[in-house]
Amino acid sequence: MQRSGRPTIKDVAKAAGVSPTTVSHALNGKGVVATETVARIEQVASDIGYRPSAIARGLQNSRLNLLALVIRPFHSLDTFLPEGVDYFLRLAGAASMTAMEHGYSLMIVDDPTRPGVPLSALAADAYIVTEPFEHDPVLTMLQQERIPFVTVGADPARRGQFITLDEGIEHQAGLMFRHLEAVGARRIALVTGTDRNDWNLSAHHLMEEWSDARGHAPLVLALPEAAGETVGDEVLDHFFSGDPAQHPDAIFCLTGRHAAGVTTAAIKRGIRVPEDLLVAGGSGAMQNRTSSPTVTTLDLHPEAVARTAVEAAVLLAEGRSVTLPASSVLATLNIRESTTRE
Amino acid sequence: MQRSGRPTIKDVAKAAGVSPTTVSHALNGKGVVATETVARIEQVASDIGYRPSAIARGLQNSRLNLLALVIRPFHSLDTFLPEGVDYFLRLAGAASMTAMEHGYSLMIVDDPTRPGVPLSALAADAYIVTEPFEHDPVLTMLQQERIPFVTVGADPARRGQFITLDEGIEHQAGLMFRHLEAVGARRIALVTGTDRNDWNLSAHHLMEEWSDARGHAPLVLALPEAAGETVGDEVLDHFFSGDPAQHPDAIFCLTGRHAAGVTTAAIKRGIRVPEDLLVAGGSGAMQNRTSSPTVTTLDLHPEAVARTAVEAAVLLAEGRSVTLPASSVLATLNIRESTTRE
DNA sequence: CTGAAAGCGCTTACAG
DNA sequence: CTGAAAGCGCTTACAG
Repeated sequence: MQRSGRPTIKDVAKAAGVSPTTVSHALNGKGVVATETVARIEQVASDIGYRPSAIARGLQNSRLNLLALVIRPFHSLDTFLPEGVDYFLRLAGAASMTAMEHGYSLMIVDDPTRPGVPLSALAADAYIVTEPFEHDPVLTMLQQERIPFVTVGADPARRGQFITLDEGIEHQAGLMFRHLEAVGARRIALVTGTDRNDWNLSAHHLMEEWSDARGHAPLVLALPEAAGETVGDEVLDHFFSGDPAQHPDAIFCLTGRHAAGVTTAAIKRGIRVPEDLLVAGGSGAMQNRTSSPTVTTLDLHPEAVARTAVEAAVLLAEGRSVTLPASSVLATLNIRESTTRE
Repeated sequence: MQRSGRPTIKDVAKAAGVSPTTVSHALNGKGVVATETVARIEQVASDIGYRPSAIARGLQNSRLNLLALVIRPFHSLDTFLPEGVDYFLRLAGAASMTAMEHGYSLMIVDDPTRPGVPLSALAADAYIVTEPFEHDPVLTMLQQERIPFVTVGADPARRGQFITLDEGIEHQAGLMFRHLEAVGARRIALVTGTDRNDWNLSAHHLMEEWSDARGHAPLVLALPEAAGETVGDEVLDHFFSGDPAQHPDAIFCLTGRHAAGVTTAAIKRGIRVPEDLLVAGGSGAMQNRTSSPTVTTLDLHPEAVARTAVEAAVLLAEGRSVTLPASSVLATLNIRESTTRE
């Protein structure tokens, strides 16, 4: 009923005095159609405002030219898009643009395994799932349904089983560890989030190796991502109680907002940053650029990640195979005041 | 070919020993089907992993349960999602969640009037267009194609012609003008963006009325949104040259990043904020919360705007009529250091 | 070079 | 209560 006024291919055929088949051929450049017939059909089509139905066309090959982006961490963040958490938003925006460039639209989909999700949420040609959890049910479902997908960050429990854009957390965190050591850190503490994703788990793992190699116990604390800046005191209480010989001289928080909170709390306690304590953040939050002192973070280049992931998803959607290089997008350091001593 | 393995309604019918019609009836609760037949069909369907095709279903009523969000200002911002510009991102995220709650997915679509856009970008059941430009071609096209849409902010040249969520810019800007006056401003200058949308144009208009009423010439400057913080010096040069009697004692920048730039530039020149000059921002950017001094901004409540807009779009998608109240979402003030004197 | 026919996976009158 | 038939708007062999 709805929009029933829209002209169909039949209307074009009638107006041009040809068959629907010929219209289809002409408009899609398939088959062989007389040049002037093509011209006439195109004229008529544009005159009556014909536009092919994406749905009808999609029914043929069950493809809609639609990609879906599933941002898993949204489920642990109390608000869908917490203020100042740039990473996922830059990712979503860039993904949407890249998709368009390739002739695809992009939907942002909440957890598609929830009962009662709209059918459309499962109608995408391919999915991009960022930071899946351990044994992520979304991946399991996608696999079962034979819907192609790319993962950004591995499912920690099923490493190597899916097509994954692995940002190389070892590289990323290692970059920061080395930087901290270079500016004088002897004992680095790590604050991760509590989501069981590759980012948190692998960084934790790397910290253990790092500490082992240096002959001391790893200093690690996991705190909810959603707590944001409020974790400052808890972090300091945790690391600065007990044996002073075990106190860290650098704290690396994977979550930018945690780093912001730690910096503020430290200063309030008279711990100078960076003189007494180095502080750094993982995925940078906006706060880290404007706080006083500004806080060193990693730049994970979400735009580049998005581009790579979307391009892989497009290939999958078109039934082609994809192999992603080990680390396609290398993180870089944004060195700021919180780790600059001189 | 693709995904050809997916079971169809025929497979269910065959396996359950009934006709496709009956399967359809049973699964959709239409018609009259024996209770036990329904049970059997449901069992079989879940056994073989049947899931109805959104596309095939969409072909019936040309509805996909898909909404599209068009964020117009993206075209004037140099990067798709400039850092710290929270407003549109919060809007997009909230819209996506609200859509899901109503059984819809949401795609983020770039300009759908560009040649060569994916067909899918035009396959949405209804559109939400935020901050349309004057004579916006997107609205013209949507109207021509008879695709239902809601506008967030009016098309300044076609006010009242479309279904619009009018946030009441008069109210919003007025709120800030009154606040500035209450804390001592005698002469308020306004910095708008250069996009010809309702937000910029109406605020300008309001400023003229406001100045008229007070018997002096309006101080207004329009600068590109995309310039961000870099506009600081230009703004100060502009307003603080010439007759000192005409210098403003408050500057209200509609764009939060402009306000951030003005604050920094003022302090660098030895103009104290807020003592000598009050500064405020329109749509708050993250920077304004963490800068020193922190900057007073409006909170436009994008989440609430998104909710209202999506709910209206859903009604339109379902062929129902909608009337939006004049101002559904009222802005509030976030008063911070830049306008706090005592 | 052009078109009749079948089919994509569903739904919806309608007949039994 | 159940199912055969037509149709949604297109595309794609295939025949002429």
